[in-house]
Amino acid sequence: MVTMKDVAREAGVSQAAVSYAYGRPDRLSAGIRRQIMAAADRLGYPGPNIVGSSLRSGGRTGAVGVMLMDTLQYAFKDASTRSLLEGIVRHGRLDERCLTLIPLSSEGGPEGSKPQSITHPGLRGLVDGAIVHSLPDNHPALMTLRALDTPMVVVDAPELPGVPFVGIRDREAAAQQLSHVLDLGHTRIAIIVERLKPDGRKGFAGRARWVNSVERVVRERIGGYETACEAHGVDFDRVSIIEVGAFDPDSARSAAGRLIDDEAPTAIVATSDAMALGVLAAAAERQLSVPDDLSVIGFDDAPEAAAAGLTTIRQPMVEKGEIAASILLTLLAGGEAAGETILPTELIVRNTTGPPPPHGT
Amino acid sequence: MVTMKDVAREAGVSQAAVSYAYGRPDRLSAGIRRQIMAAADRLGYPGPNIVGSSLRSGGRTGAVGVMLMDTLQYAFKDASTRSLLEGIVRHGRLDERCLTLIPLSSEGGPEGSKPQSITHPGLRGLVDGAIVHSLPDNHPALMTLRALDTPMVVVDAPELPGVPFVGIRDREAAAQQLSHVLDLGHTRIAIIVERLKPDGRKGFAGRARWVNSVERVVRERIGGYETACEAHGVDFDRVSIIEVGAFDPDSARSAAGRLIDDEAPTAIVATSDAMALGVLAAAAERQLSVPDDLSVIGFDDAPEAAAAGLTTIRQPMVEKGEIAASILLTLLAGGEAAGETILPTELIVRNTTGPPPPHGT
DNA sequence: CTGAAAGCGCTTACAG
DNA sequence: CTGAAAGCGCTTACAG
Repeated sequence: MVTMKDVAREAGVSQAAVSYAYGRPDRLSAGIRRQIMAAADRLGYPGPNIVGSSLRSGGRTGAVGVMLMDTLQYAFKDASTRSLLEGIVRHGRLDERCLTLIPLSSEGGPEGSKPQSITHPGLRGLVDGAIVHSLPDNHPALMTLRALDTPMVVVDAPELPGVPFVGIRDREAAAQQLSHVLDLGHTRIAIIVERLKPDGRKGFAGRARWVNSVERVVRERIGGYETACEAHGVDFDRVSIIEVGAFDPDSARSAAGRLIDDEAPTAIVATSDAMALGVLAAAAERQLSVPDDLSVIGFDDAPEAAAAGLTTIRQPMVEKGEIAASILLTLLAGGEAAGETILPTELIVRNTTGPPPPHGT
Repeated sequence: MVTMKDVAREAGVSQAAVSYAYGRPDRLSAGIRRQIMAAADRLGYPGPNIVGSSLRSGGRTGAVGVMLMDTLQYAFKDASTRSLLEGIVRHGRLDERCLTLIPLSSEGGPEGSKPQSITHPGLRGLVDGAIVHSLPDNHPALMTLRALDTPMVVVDAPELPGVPFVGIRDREAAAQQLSHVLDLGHTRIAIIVERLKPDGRKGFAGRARWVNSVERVVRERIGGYETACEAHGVDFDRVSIIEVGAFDPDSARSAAGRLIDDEAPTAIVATSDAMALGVLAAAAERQLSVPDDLSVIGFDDAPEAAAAGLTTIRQPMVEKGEIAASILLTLLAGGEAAGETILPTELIVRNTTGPPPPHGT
């Protein structure tokens, strides 16, 4: 590998002079500087090695991290995560940096790592700052980022004192979502949710499970559902919650099938469009007509939702990413950042919700 | 920031012992090791700082780079790039690492960087290896990666001696694409291409421009078109090539409009599905019926192609990514890698191609 | 089985 | 305006 020492020898100057040529050009005469740059070009020297310079000068690597739950494969499948990334990269200044995707297991180490105390390389000084997306409360990575003094901004979850937050009013948006079907007259309602805890469990879930969920978003959302039911005089204990244990429509389809077969709800409320799409598939398998036999409402307004004519709650994921990136870069530039940015949501009524069937099926 | 020295003090051992606890556990008694790990836990120490360890031990950072042309924003918009990334992350072992996206301008530096000789941070020792996607021949980043001895694998372009390559037979696939419309009887054919050179030019392009293109894929593809025309006795000089200068369907729409208005071709051959979708939009604007008035064929078989009923050439982008990731990880593990992996392509006939109109419009 | 010391590539006070 | 030297956090021969 070609280093500053090589360039210095080639240019006939000291190694420090080469460093100045890149970092403090004013300290060198223009002639010397040109001579050094010419030597660097001849040798194919790409500029100061980031690892060396970062170590010396307190850790700026030029990389910005995005901390994602689960595997990268999942992240790229998930519409919300994709939109978030799309928004993050809209911030053009990121093109001068590296965007480092860091998939975090629930323990914070690399998937399948042996020693408990070793964490993901992404948590060991490789990034200058981090955008954290939907991590469980108290995820070990959060403590690590704190211990490393890594500037960060959180999108959606968790809420951390002193850390800029970008999100929506999950509780109110969920209440609005459920109210839509309540207003249409539904009373036999079920909820389908991706997961309440990252422990692989699936199937019907009781109150204790969501109340104690470590995932802020789902806890708030279901809290909102409860509020909406109470406001409409519907007993929330009679509203089933089924947990899919995964994030893709296919898994949702089988869970939704079970829900339909067991409980024959007239409306199913999903915590994402992916889940709602699974419900639609399950309904189609059973020759149920939507919305005549079954109403379905999603959440996100992902690109697929419009094509499917899905009624949903729109949340601005792309904007979340864009704002998070902008806050993080402000932080990295030494600026002050807004403590909390709450974006608006909106009910989008399309073709999958309507009044319940006359006799309740 | 908490360092090894802090952990050593906390555990009452030397700093070297802490290093051994992580890197050479066999050199320590189990008791001492446990004592050190406990101290690390108490302090929130995430394991050896990557920057320090990388500097000392010859540069392994745990990050894998993906070198992308243009901005990240564009990369996330482009269906091929998205599929490539999707494939890359299928290789689950990447979840133990960081996936670092590195957007390269045509000069190799950060967008808008001043000093000519300073290159993107991603090219200065931050990644252990790189997947290079569709870079122009002789892009400076390639020389840099060589100078840094960074293991790499190239997807699509350029072809580099001694560097593993993953791609398709672009020339043959393009010939098959054009032959499809020739076989249908078209003779008034035009070609719409994203860009021949990254110099911002757009509009009709002459032979010299594509023959000398520094982009391997487009050079091969158009070479294939020429071969197909010759084989069918069609004079390739009478086939117009229009350059969009961008990669999105919207830009393609206006270029295609110009093409249709000026030349009234009966078939338009596009080098990507995104371009073909733009052609479809331009045809719709002009009330042209596809394929009755105009045949359109794309390339890629991107997810949008099926929905649009687009006839196209399928190329396995996801597999390219998966294979490239697997080759790179093999290289990083010190293994041998295949020199060249050529994946199959396939003509997918849908609803946008048919015989030319009886009187040639 | 453990510790002291050198050095990876760099930046930056400090001295000339 | 330029150079010699210290030290960032770590690993690894080497000595005890």
